[in-house]
Amino acid sequence: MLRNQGSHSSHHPSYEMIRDKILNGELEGGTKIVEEKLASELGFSRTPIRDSIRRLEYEGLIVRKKVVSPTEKDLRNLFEVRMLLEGSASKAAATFLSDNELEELKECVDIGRNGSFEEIMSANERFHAIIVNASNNDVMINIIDRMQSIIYLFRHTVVFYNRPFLIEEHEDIYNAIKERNAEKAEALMQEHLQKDLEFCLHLLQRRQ
Amino acid sequence: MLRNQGSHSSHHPSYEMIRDKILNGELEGGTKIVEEKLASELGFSRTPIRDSIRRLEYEGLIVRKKVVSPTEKDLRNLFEVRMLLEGSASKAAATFLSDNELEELKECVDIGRNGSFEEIMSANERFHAIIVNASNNDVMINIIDRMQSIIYLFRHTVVFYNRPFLIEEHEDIYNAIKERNAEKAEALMQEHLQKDLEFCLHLLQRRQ
DNA sequence: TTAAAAAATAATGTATACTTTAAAATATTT
DNA sequence: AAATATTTTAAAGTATACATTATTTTTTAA
Repeated sequence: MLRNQGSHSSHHPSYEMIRDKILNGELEGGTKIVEEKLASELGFSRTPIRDSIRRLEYEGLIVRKKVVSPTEKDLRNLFEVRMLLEGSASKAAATFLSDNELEELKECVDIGRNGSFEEIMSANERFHAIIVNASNNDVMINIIDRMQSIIYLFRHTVVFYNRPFLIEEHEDIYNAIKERNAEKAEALMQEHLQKDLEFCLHLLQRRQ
Repeated sequence: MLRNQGSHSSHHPSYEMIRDKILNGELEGGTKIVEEKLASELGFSRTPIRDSIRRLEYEGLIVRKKVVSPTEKDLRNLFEVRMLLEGSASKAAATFLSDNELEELKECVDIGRNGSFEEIMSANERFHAIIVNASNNDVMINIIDRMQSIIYLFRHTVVFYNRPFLIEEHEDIYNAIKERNAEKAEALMQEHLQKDLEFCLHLLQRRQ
């Protein structure tokens, strides 16, 4: 469950421990988060645990001392913002991405075809991260970064249930960027995210 | 120095005290932030002060234990994101805003013409807040909210130096929204923010 | 006199005891 | 038995002492 840590200020190990417990489902949505319980469980005092919980609250993974369980609305909202920001970043990627980065992007597409579950998960994350970084905009990178944990929850769904055409869409985006076609890259990224959203919405509904 | 507090989780009074010290210039950019010093100064223990500092770090007002002094790059990055998000919100505003909210928007424009400095400051904030809220997207609202403190620093500059055409631009945006012209509202908002950015950049350069 | 090492100081990180507030369980009244 | 009040318990907030790390100052050697 490797994840890039946020650009700013280092954090206590308990942060990742708690986050991963949430991301891998050990702590499911709705679970009450109790400082003392986590502290004794993880072997730290309450002080660093409090810090970690605060941080997870900022990321939206903990809401009112409970593990978040995102609603359909939350999902739509998140993707609306991603479409705007990652769409814009895709234009920047088409304009500025170096040959090396293009190569790396291509590798992510290929791993998506042949990799193991975990490999596909991180290749997909990397694919989007390369594009977002191309924006060269720390504010934007930061915002997307803070969304990563929640995005992870949904990416997991999309990969686990093997959403059709996911790799093909990544490849189309890659090609548009390679062709330096900024408008096309933006449009394809937005369509891609729209498909992701719809896929997640279907699964979310079926489950209720 | 009234400001809306973030939607989630209440906070300790020291948070606003420290934030306002930064926003009103009592603590200028580059000042070292020392927990114990603030604690004794404000009459609390270090624990809640630490929390407040963490929160301000999260907002970007404190960076590596120092009061932020945004660079030209920071300014451009911030406005790039605002243009995307507030542009999109302007479309939503043109589509969905009620008559009451339209009226309130109009009042903000009028205060911009006749109000005192503080009145103009909060009317301008309110003008943008109404539009952002029209997105009906909590994720977006939250992102903009976290940017508010930094935006405040620049809004202060823009109002203090009486940027030309600011009110006229607000009025144009208001009219586009009233006419339910979503595309025009988006374009005008983006132009408006671009002008704000350029004005701030000029002042930033003159000062160095 | 400068550079490096050592010591001293300051600041943050951590643990923990205590206080206040919120939640749950029990008792009391109708 | 249901609704309200009271007590009890649990959790978060707060203060503070101690530990660790970072920074600054002083000393020493080249």
